Amino acid sequence: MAEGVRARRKAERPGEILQAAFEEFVDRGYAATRLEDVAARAGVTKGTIYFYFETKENLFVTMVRELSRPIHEEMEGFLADHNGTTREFVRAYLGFIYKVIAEDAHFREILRLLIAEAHRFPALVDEHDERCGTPIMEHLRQRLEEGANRGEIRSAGSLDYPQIILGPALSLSVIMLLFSDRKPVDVERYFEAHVDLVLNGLLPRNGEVS
Amino acid sequence: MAEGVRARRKAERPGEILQAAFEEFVDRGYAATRLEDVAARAGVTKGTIYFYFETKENLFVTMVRELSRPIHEEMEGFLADHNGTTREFVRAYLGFIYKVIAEDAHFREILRLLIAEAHRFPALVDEHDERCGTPIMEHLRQRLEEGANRGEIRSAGSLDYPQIILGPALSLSVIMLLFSDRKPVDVERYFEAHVDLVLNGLLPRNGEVS
DNA sequence: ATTCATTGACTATCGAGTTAGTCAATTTTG
DNA sequence: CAAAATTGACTAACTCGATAGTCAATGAAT
Repeated sequence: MAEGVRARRKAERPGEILQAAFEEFVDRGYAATRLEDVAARAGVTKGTIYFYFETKENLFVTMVRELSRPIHEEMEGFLADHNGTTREFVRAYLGFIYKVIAEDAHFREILRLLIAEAHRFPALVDEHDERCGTPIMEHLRQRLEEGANRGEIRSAGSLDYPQIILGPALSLSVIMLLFSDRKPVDVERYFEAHVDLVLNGLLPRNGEVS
Repeated sequence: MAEGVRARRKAERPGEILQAAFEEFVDRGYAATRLEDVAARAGVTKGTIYFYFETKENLFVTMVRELSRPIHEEMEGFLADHNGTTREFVRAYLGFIYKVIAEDAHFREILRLLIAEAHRFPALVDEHDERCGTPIMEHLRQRLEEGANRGEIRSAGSLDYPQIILGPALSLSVIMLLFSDRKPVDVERYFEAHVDLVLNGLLPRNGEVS
């Protein structure tokens, strides 16, 4: 029977260890993290980690993969759902992104780890990009292209680089990573300012009174 | 006499060690960097490092401080020099930023180290911000405010958050940090698309033919 | 002769990975 | 059903290579 105490423990342990590993890796970085501390945080001993994971590298890679999965799924879900004018779409999309950035420390911290360890784990960066980055960018690009074809937005050069449109949101992530809570940002205002810039630009619109 | 071989060596050693430290820290991150390797790269032995620097932490902090100084000075110099309409200023300023990002690996790699080690060295992040980040942002903000007062640009919310305007450039830095040369970007086109977005936005301009 | 930048051998510690052993949960047997 | 046998998640104590930091000795420059 798979209903025993053993089966349940075996099913839950890896996740518990992964969560503990996430917290330690985020605090200390890959190299400075001690597997003993991960074990202590998960309420086991170091040997148990090696029962479930081959090596420290393997633990790290698996952790990034598993903990970024829900974020990835949430994003794809949003893109699949949303309709409306391009203008509405851009606003809703950025709003969604800001919700993730501001509320989900996982997203930010995974980003930190990928940036910090990009040299040591290039394959992990690429894998993450192929699974999350590229498809989402491509999806956004397509939506914008359609909007341009319908004449709802200009066919600007930034349509080829969705990163440009999302850039200010990434900026906020980096600020939050650098300063934690030492430099609080009014995310709501920042978000509105971002949407306004992306839609209207800095130059005065015709007939607009500044 | 200050013209002896000793004096020259003593004057140059710290810089040589700092440069070697930069390269090793960038490749391996703070914790994984071995002082023996730094020494070897600088052409000395480990003891010599301890003759000039108290500890590994001290070496790291000094390195970030010293190697970010020229970037900082270059930026301040640019801001002090430049005049012209706000529109021209924005273009020139972004152009300058992109030159730094694209050509100066120091800038990007310092950013990587600050993000990676923000938890371990919060004071270093704050110091760096006070010396480089805040003044430059404030300077940019003022220029834009003046432009808005003169009616050259809209008084948009993003004027209060210059990070929003620079965000896409930071985006490019992060992309370059993550992918090194595995995902080359056409910086010239990216730059033009960025300037266009910031000035014109996505929505069609009155009387414009898409 | 003296100074002092530099060396390199040293210590002390740390931490990844290993392994023999434990004991509760399960399965088998009488 | 109860006792015995087996399993397997988990532990504790280990190895061993590595590395931050120290310091007495060196030898070139003055």
